[in-house]
Amino acid sequence: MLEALEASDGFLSAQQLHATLREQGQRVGLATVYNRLRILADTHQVDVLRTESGEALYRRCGAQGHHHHLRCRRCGSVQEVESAEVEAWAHSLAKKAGFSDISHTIEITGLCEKCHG
Amino acid sequence: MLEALEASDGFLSAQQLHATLREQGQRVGLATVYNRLRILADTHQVDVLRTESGEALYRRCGAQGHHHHLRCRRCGSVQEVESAEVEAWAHSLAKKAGFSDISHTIEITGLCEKCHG
DNA sequence: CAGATAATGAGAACGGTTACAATTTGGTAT
DNA sequence: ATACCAAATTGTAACCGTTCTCATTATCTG
Repeated sequence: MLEALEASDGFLSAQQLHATLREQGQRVGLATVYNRLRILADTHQVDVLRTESGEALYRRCGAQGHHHHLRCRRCGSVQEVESAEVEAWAHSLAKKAGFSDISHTIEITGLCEKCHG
Repeated sequence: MLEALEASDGFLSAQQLHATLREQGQRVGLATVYNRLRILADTHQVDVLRTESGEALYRRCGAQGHHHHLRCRRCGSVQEVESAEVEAWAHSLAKKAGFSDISHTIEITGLCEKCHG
């Protein structure tokens, strides 16, 4: 299952992943896909993000640590993104406001070169 | 309805808002709340974000332009946040990657001073 | 091989959201 | 006032992604 996620260059929904596995001939139930994805997400082996419509998308990321994504709204292709400055900014800002247990998410979206037009 | 949203200092779900309006004695249908919220969101009169569980939360923001939020995971209280540097970073990064029609979201979450402990 | 344990998966249930059709509301012309 | 029309509103049913249930199947262990 992780292989199928890695094979895809973008984020997949649980149902897309299920369909993909089925097409490959694997007899796997949708419930199992959801269960395993949840475990993988809980253990930070895959990244999760939410579509505008509320759907959950999953991806096996190359980068191990904390990072963010630049994603094409049309084709779904994804690049990983990092910036120590921005990390520091987010953290110090929250700290100044008295927050603890700080985390953050950053999503940059747009139309990639291929999809533009 | 906008008043009810403004009265709340944090984000409200559509259903919470509906309940609030009902408690105030207004006879309003859930469908209407959803409809009007959608219109308000489409016209950028309210901000929308998605819970981890996929639920949509709405807020009438003080700041008019583009901005982000620092939010307490426990009590839901929200502060508005801006940073020209981060805006520029996100935009130039996407542009360098060949992206157009660029947008981004940043959410910083944690436990606020009151809720910490 | 037997028995216990965990993983699996088809289908039901669930919760937030949207679509639909009927009703109400508000305005305008008669 | 009254009749008429268009837009807004509303309860309910449908929808869709996700989670739960629990019978079945696979995997360990001795």
